[in-house]
Amino acid sequence: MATMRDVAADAGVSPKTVSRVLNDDPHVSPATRERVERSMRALDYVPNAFATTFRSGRSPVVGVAVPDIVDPFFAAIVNAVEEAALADDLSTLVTSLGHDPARERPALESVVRRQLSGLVVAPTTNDHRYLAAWAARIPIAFVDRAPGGLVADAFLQDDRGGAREATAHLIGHGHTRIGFLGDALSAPTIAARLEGYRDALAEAGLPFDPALVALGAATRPGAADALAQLRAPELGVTAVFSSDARCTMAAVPAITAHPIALTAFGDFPLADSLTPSITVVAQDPAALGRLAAARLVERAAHPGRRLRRTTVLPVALVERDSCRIAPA
Amino acid sequence: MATMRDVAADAGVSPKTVSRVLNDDPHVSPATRERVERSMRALDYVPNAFATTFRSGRSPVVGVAVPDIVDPFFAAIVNAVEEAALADDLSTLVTSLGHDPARERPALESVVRRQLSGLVVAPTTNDHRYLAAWAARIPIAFVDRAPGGLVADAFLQDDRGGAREATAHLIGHGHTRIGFLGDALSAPTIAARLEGYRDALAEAGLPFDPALVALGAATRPGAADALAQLRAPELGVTAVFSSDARCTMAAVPAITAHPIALTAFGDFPLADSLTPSITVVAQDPAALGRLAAARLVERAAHPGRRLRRTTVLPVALVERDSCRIAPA
DNA sequence: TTGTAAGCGTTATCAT
DNA sequence: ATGATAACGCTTACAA
Repeated sequence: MATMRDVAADAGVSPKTVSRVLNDDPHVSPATRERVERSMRALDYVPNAFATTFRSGRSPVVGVAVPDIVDPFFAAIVNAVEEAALADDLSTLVTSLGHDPARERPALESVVRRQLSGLVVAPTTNDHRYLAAWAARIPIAFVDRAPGGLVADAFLQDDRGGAREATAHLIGHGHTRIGFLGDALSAPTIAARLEGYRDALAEAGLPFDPALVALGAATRPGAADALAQLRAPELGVTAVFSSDARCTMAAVPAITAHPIALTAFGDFPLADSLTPSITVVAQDPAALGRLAAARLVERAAHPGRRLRRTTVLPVALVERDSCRIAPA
Repeated sequence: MATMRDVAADAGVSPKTVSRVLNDDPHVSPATRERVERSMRALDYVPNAFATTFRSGRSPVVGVAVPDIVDPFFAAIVNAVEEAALADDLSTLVTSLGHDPARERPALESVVRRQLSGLVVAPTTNDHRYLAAWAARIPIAFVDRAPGGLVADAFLQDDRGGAREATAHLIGHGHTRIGFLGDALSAPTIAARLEGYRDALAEAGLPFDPALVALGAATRPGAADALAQLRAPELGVTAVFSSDARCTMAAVPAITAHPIALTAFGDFPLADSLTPSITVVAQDPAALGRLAAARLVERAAHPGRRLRRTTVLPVALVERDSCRIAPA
């Protein structure tokens, strides 16, 4: 592998001149430039990205960490980040955090150790103080969930408002006993959506009944159990608000087998083609990723600039059939 | 940011000793080790990954390039590669190639330039001679599709056999006029599946009718058009074999609206919950990714070793409802 | 067991 | 316009 020295020797110039040619420094005579370029071609010279990176102390790579890349919501975020990064000649280092909060810290620390140009993270924990030291050195943008104990850019969706709207929509269809389906309230997004659900009930003058909150629905068996629990006749539940696309997808077999009025937070592929098709509050994961990546680039370019740290994207109710199932 | 020198100074030893402690070199007295470790902690020392990487000339990163990370099939591959890489302390650099073959070469070259430890690629083109120079330096493993014009490890599925089986299954249900739904035959996987489809017809003594091959079905409108074309009464088509999960998903609205007997290559989320549920030939993308990543590691460890270059994984027919729709 | 010196390939600084 | 030199942080070879 030819190095800059080899090229310099071949062209009869100093390495620095080769470097200048490489970096389009105007202070090179056309003749010299020509000669150097010829040597580069002759020797099949490719600059060693490591050396450059090493010298500059930062690699042209943005990290993106999400709980689960197979989840279409997070895949869309990753995809958007990658596309945006590409436009700035940055590669994308992807890390799956898994759904176990304990894995987040080691995973992120090992990523951030690579001194990348920035990091987009959809976190699984609520405490990010351990990132403070890193956040001082590289831009970190949170998506989907806000950082905990750390001031950083965050791009979120209107969890509470969306949940309120989805729940109110069911109330508008005449339901008064509405179940809440979710995974775990430890996730701030889910907690916020529970608040929105309660908001809608309160606005309609309906009582909040903790017995109607069914959790652990992130897997098919879990969702089936949770739904079965909500269907207990003595609860009188006639409709369900699913707080999370992962839970909704897990609940699909149970829903299609025994339909019940449903609205759900988060759209997902084929939600419109199920029987019944699922009414959802649609988020925009691509926008989340795009904005976060753009912010990293902006922070890198203008370190001092003051920018609104938190951006909340609106969500949109997409009305399909599942909300129209009449109270039994 | 503290460097090795700082730690050395603080501990009153030479940088080399710090290096030894870091690398678990046994030739360090416990007392010295102890002192160095204390200094490392005190100074919050984190080794500079660049310097290490630079010195060793290879970064602990595997690249993985797929057409589209939002496609659950490729997401599963990426996920499997990442998991396998993690086990070997490797990070994962993800690149989406897009479905435009022209983008493959520049995208892969820019990835491979980063001198990573290996590359897993699900290619979009059929000619990979441009990778020959790189393949000589780092292990490259192809998944889903074989390399063209290049000898490299490949992990594939039984496209032809799977398509044969899916088509034969429809024939077994009494269909004799079976449409072939696909995107483009330029993809070797799809071409192989067309062969399998023809194999099944031939085995059953049925003629192959090119009019029953409907392409361009990778998008919803495209799939709807292709299906409409196949439904033309004069063709007498009573069943369809969809050659690709992306096309099948795109065709879902048209299928659920007007059911027709169907088997499809490639499982996808919720295929079992649609009405009708879709009978598929299931691939194992996670196995593809896992095997490919393992192969990279193995190649790195044993450069000379002779290994079977091509591995073809079996596929499995998952019988659901869509194949049972009777000929009209 | 520990240290010294040199160098990985590039670029910044300061000369010329 | 071009070059000499040093430096980035670490590791390898060789000493001590």
